[in-house]
Amino acid sequence: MKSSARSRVLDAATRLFYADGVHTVGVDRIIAEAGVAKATFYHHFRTKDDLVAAYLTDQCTRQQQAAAALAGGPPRATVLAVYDHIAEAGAGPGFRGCPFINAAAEYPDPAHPVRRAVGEYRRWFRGLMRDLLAADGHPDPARTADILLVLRDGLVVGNDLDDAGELRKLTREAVERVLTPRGAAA
Amino acid sequence: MKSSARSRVLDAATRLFYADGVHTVGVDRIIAEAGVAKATFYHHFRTKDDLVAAYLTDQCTRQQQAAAALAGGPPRATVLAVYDHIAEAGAGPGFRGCPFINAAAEYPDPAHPVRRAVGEYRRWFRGLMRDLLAADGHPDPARTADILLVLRDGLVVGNDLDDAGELRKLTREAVERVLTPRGAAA
DNA sequence: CTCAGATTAGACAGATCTGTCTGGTACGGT
DNA sequence: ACCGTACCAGACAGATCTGTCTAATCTGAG
Repeated sequence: MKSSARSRVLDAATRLFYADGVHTVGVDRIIAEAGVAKATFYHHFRTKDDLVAAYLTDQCTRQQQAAAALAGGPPRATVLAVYDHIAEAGAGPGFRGCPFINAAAEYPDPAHPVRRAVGEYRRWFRGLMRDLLAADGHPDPARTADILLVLRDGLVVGNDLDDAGELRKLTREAVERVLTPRGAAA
Repeated sequence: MKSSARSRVLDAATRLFYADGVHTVGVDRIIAEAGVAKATFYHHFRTKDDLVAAYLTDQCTRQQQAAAALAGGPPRATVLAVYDHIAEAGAGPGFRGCPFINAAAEYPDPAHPVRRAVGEYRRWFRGLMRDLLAADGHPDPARTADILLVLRDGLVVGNDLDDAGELRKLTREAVERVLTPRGAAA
């Protein structure tokens, strides 16, 4: 075990930050949940904000791994699988929206490391969609990828704030509408 | 002047909450900005959370007024005008996303008054879209209104986190794609 | 074995937070 | 003239926050 204390802290922080928000969760609560001394916490993370940024970059790599696990089939199927996954996760228990969007709501400064981590995730997702659409021969991959990101954001927000079960039923329809350029035949 | 102190507090709170988030803005800062004594603050608002809820319900009525100002023409034109307005506001200076989504990120409990205020806004917006689509003779108003709400959320989030100027260019296209049911001719 | 680094519990400083309270001033209706 | 209400300035209590520090213990590599 290279550094189990650090990962215990990151695990606890992930759980608490996602469930309750960043500013409402104090360092004391994190170290209590992680079973770690305060000095150990500040040994691994210079400040609390460093931990928040680490939390987000960790979430980013996890999402990337999840997306990689969904790939393998034809590109269009991968796109649909990603949004099926969003709909499923959004209806699951403990869903609290998007960790990046939620964190960004608490960090107004676009230059802050937390916001930079958010931007990194978004660039990755947009690029992934663009590449998949291009591989699928979509006539307008860049534009459509942008709209797909908009759709993703709306879905994760809606799955948190509205009835996720209802949203789940029309996710596929929404994706297909977005994938179809106006004036183009199906 | 019925109660100028109260509105000064609400104005200051609106500005600060929206720009910096709810939990980061303290009561002391609000009353300083509003030029109001602390006792006056607690005379008008029982707790800080009451003020947060008041902030959101106020935002809701303002959005309703803004929407009413956009109406008047044919229903479909009103829908498009609403999204044009979203794109414009999102590209304006000081845009920080959706006050409701941002506040919800800081209030996990769905039963909390703040979250209830958020839900009220969302029900209104969804109903407005549904009615407009129905009046326009859209074949699937309820479903499409749900997707329009998803689109709205994605747009306001994207206008905050990404390049709002770029998003503005494709907002109209996104709306039109969403308005077009799959398998239907334009 | 030895020694450096990781970890522990917890006190501590200094700031900030919400909400209460005191005490006094200004004003408007009756 | 009187009284209730709004408003003011600011102290205060009690909790909580981040980050530092002490001092001791555990552990693993050389």
